[in-house]
Amino acid sequence: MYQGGNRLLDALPPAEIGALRSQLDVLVLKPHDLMANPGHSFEHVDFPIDAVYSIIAVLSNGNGCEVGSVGREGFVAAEVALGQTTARRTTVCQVPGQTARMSRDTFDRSLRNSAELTRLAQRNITARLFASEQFTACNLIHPLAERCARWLMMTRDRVGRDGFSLTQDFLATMLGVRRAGITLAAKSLKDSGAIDYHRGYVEVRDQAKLAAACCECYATIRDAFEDALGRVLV
Amino acid sequence: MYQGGNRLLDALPPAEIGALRSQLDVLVLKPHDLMANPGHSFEHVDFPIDAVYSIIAVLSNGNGCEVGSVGREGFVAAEVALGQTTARRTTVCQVPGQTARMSRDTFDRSLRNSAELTRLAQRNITARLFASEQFTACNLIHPLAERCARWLMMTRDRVGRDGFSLTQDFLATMLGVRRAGITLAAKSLKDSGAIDYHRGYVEVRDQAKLAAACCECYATIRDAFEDALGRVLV
DNA sequence: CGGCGTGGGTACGGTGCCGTACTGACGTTG
DNA sequence: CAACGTCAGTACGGCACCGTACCCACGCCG
Repeated sequence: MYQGGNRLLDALPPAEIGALRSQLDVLVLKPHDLMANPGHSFEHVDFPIDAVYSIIAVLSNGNGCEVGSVGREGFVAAEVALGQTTARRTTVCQVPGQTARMSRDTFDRSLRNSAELTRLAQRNITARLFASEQFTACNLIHPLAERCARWLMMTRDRVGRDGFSLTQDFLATMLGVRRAGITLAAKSLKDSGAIDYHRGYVEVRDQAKLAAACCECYATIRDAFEDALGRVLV
Repeated sequence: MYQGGNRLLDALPPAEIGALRSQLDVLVLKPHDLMANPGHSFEHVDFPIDAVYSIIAVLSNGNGCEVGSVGREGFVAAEVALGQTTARRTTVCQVPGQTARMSRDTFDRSLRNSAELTRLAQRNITARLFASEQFTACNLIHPLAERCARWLMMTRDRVGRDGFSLTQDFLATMLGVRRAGITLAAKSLKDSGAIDYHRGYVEVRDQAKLAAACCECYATIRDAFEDALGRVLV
């Protein structure tokens, strides 16, 4: 029984979220739990509360990198809202935590019954598209250190806490670079006092300093997702 | 008056395309004609016939790169179908040619009247999202020469011809690299007989050879767009 | 307490692409 | 046909990041 915590759901009018509450199961995700796998149907839709999912593009040589992430500002398996029933990307739990889950059937029905849910879902998808486009440019143009800071800030926003579990090795995979590269970037952020970390746990110590170390893409993408959550009074 | 040529429109049932035909103006685009500009409303929606549009992410330092392209397999200003009325990206004509244009109002009305148009539009958007995600990984992992070949093949498919106008300088901007890098990659493709070019005009000479020089992303993305055009019989 | 697995620091040669910049070839225009 | 603008070829130093590899520190477990 869902009690709040996902910002997209919480942006719904009270009457509509009331109707959905009983249809949502809250469960706890462990790191690397698999949500979707290319070629398999989406079985359900997840609205993270303080968990974060990564959407990963895996290339044929096994290499891959993160192409999107979803936390409490959105929902996983968003393609369902556009009528796509089969997953194309690997989606795994990146930061453990709670998520609210709904079956795909229930979600389809809810979309038909709630214009506002449909609107929020569609706007979230435009933000996801925008973010993915931004990453395309960012990966080409911005140095690793800035992308690394951006990733940490984005994840902090999504979990809604300053500390979370994360190994350098995992972050290297997400950013599609060597772990050694992350070690350097992370060390310089640690030395500056922006963050601290120890054996698989990171903590944001100085948010302003970390934000200053990010490339512009952090703010650009954050604004797009915030915009997608805004209520429009037509 | 639209007479065919855009694959998305032509996938509509005859009755529905018949109703739209008179609402579509066919016009000719010149290179670098601007379709959309960040912060401005979308005024109309374009269904390219043999023109190709580039969607470009421009960063604050003025640098930028292509994050998507649209030809006869889809439509420009796709975000309109998700209720977004303001453009976030620069969209310019990349390869000159014909396009079928509809006002945004007409498009909104058509979406409400045609379930099949809605479905095709939504599926096109999922393909665009998928492609953008693929570029994110591709830019990180694949060498320039393969990305260059991929871009040429994708553009060939979109214009539907083997020859089209293109300068190395423009391609360098699109891929977010130096022109000198393109010169090398293009020369090696020319030497192998895959392509030929001369003063701003490229011609694909051996399609199989060019496809073999592409990274896997070419086929992956092509399949996603083909899939989006497929009729589903429910 | 000793062993092992995991996480993090460091080193080093290699390379793909950058920034810049000069040159020549072609085509169009007056 | 001379001049200029556009397009392509080439060069070179620089650097960010790669691939690989080895080492150490911590913490869990028997």
